[in-house]
Amino acid sequence: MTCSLSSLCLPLSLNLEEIDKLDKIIKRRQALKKGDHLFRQGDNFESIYAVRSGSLKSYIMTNNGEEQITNLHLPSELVGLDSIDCKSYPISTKALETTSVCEIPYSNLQELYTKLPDLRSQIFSCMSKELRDDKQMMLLLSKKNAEEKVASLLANLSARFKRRGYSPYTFRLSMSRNEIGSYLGLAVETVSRVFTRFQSMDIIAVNGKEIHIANKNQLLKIADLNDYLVAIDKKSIAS
Amino acid sequence: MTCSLSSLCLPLSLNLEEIDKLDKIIKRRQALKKGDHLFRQGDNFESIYAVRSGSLKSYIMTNNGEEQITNLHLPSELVGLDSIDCKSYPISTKALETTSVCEIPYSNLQELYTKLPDLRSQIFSCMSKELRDDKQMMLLLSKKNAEEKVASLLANLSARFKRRGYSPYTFRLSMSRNEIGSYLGLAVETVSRVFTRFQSMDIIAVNGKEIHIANKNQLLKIADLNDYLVAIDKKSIAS
DNA sequence: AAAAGTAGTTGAGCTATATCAAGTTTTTGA
DNA sequence: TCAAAAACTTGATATAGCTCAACTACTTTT
Repeated sequence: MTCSLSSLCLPLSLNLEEIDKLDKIIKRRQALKKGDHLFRQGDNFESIYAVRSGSLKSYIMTNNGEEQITNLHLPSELVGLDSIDCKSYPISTKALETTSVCEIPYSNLQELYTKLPDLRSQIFSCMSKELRDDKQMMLLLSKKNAEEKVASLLANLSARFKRRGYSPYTFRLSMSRNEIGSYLGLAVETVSRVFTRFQSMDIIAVNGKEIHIANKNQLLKIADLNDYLVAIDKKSIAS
Repeated sequence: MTCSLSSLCLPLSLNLEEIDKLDKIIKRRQALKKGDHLFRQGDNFESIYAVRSGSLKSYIMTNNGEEQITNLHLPSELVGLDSIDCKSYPISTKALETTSVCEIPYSNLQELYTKLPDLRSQIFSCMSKELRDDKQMMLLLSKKNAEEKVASLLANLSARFKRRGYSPYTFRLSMSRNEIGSYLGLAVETVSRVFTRFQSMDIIAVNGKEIHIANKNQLLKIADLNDYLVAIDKKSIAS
């Protein structure tokens, strides 16, 4: 019944008693089906979540009904850190496929911060990392062209899959072309065209949502507009 | 010699003894001149900072030498929250004008978290807010056009000045047109043209870096692509 | 106070990507 | 398993904003 958060999402050095304290507050939620909301903008904020399996997108709706995806959440990642001082969630989060999550009621988590300083540090660390990722996303959105954006996304996904023990070369996109466009600030058609172009350049092989990275170096070269974060990705997916 | 952080940057309900504990770890840094770095990407991370007066920009450099501004820091705001689990700063931060800051050595701050849970919550809250601001920035960068971007920036600055007791209608931009472009993902020329257009529409009056907002409603209307954050701004600068 | 540099503005033309349109493939669900 | 809908692809065209260029107005230096 434990979520094994301690090893997967929050790699902590806790003793058994401490792990037990943490596990006690964690609830297992029923699996979400594709399209189900984990929460909607405006819902009362009570909990943060850790993704166990599947994937989620967080998004804001603009007045004219367009959706801006702000996060793609994969297993072991935390959802809702941007809400912890709000009465209600400022964004919506929905499942991209069948997805299971652990629910961590935030008031309970908060009570543990004093007793478990390592846990507290870990949450600080997750938030700080999300801030860094956001800055990279801003760079991507404002300075990269369509090819660089798509290459960056694929390199980033590859690194994240690798970190969790999956192949960095072959994986399945849980986002539609439309959602990729929304995430990267591109029209669907442009995403589609870049995929076609990358295929004809033998950089990737695409079959619907299945992606195979055929030429990692070339992909990284295209993605590589800035030194810092891509350097991390490079290490992560280096053969 | 105190930074009065307790009232300005971190509105806490601490008793005198607690305030004293916090003040003890805070160092006053010598004022930075325009263009001075507070820290550079790669410098050892030791401290976060609170802006006392003036303003700073945080930025990433791309491989081809372009700079992406990721934050504009005004007085009472914290700098460096995206670095707290890093050995070295992942970005650079430099003064846009003569600027004074308080230095808060992070290891000392961390030691206070257990004794002062309110302080800890306050830092969590600042990070969470920065995450929300980042998501709004992503929306701006990927969905807004040039006019909406500039209007959003002006509305946002207006709200931030108002919150600190300054006029929400007349203020001075500390960023150059070039920096505004870098921040908003626009070319300098486009920023300049939008300023000219807004002037001819009598929405603002511009004199170099001095801005006067002449038609707040119109400005908000143009900025207003999404409900959530602009709603906050609206309240803040509503006459 | 002149000179030299830097920042800002304005215009003209170009280009990357959006938009529109039409077709194809995949998914869904009755 | 077939029909309808949704997702994806490809082509043609439009356009917002970029780039290049020239000019003007500040700032800084000496």
